[in-house]
Amino acid sequence: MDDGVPDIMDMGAAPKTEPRRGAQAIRRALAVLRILAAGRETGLPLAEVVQATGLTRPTVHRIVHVLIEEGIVERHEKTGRYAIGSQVPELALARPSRSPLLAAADEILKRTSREVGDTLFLTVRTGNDTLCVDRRIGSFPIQVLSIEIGARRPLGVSSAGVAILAAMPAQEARKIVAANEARFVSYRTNAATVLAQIAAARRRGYNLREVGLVPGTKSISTWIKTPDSRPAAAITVSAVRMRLGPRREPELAEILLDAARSIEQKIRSP
Amino acid sequence: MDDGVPDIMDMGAAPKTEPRRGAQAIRRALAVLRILAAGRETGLPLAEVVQATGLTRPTVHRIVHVLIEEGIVERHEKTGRYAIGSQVPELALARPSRSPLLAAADEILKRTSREVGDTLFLTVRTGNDTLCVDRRIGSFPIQVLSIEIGARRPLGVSSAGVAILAAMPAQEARKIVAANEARFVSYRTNAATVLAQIAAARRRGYNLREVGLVPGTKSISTWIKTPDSRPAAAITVSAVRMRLGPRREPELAEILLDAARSIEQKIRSP
DNA sequence: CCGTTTCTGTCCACAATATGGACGATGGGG
DNA sequence: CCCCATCGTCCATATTGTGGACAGAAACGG
Repeated sequence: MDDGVPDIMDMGAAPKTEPRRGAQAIRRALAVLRILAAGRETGLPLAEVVQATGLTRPTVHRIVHVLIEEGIVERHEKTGRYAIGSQVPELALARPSRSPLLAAADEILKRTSREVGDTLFLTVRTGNDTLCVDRRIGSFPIQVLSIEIGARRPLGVSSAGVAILAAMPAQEARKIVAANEARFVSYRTNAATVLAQIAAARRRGYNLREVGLVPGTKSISTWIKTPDSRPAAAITVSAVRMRLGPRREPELAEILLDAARSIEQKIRSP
Repeated sequence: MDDGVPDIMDMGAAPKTEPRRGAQAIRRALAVLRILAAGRETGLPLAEVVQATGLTRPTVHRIVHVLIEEGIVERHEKTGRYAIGSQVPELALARPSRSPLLAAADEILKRTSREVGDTLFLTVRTGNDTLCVDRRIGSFPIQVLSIEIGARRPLGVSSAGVAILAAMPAQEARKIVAANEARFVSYRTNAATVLAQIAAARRRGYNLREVGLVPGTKSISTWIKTPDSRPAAAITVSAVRMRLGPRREPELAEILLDAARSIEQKIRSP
């Protein structure tokens, strides 16, 4: 009845069986929560949630305030911004601490980090978002620390997001990009640009971003697939431009591709 | 407009302003989630969720399956039990890692643990539940490890839960006990018993449990209050019966009371 | 100081949505 | 094979959520 995905690694809502309908209110509440999660500790103003979810303001308002009463969302006294509440980590305690992916990646990331000397990021897909779940700082004295663990952005915005999209069937990727279109505006990009980047990454075998969030930086991302060959994560290296010249770029890409393959391996045989 | 609680420490839904109504579906979904959280990794069968929430089976079924589609709940392939899904910890990453309470308690727990030699638990209140958030193993060779971090039970069931209830206004405690009544049956207790224990703890100044979850063990719990003097947590020591004889019991209680006071202090002045 | 803009919060008539009683399916045990 | 326990589904009903329109509050700026 249900889909029978092996599901060794976890990922967002399985996009296989979607047809069940109803429960609109609950779905909307979750959509709001996921948007709020992108706001981290500082949170987001109501209007931004409205814009990102595409819901009407009264609806978002009602949802957010119910969630506050339930302790799932908090409102910052001063700023009036809404953010994920303290009860969410409490619910999360019900699960074992480290996911299989994180466990598998730990050793390999450490090794790779020593090898490259620049900052590495491990980013997973969760629903239509990317989520940074691990970061390793390298030995080179200039490090790009733009992203923190927990950072959450729409798939397609970050280098890792493009890589993950490039690794999935074109049609599925297009669907996700379309779904995220409303949220792209806050990140000063749009669907067409993202689709072009995806195509380029697919051709190249990895994603190369010439201009990172911080000007003067570049990054490379490779994707990691689950045993059923669905992309679930990406490894990214970020460095100042001078560290990613035409000679070093393909070298680094090769190292990241190796690391990705090793992690894929390790997930198959625990 | 909103309640103006200082809220240095976090706790469950603030029981001050409850009147807002509506959003039944969302509230019910959250109730289901909280029950599922008590099931930890192994999860719970549907029937148990029905029993604990007091909702009808079709309703719980629908809610649970929507949450599965959304990745918030998982269903274990073999057992068919429902459990908190992988997306919950992902949402939790949006928050800073350690709560003020945990930070304040860390040092003091370490010291106290060395002093007593038996297992210590730090348990918070979250809504109508208790949640074990820290555990320190002592040096004595026999340790009671009945409870793990993340364990979640209705307020009133555990020693810590009784302590927390004893520290709040009698009327509020009664209300919570009543709300949890349906869930007590699974833990082989009932409202009358719990209320008696609360009264005894209130008289004594701390809670003493003669028979713990594991036969042959005893435990003592003291409560921790927030600056606005609402109970938010409890410290518990659990030990085999011989370690908690009539001489040592009051000594230990005094040590725990000290520790609780120290933590309260530290929260006030960070 | 007082328009003006941009937020957030509230109301309420309407209908889409969630609800739960009843029935059906599944599967393990005796 | 039948029984009992558990899970899943249907569908008529009215309860619940919805969003357009309005109102208040705070930031802006001339």
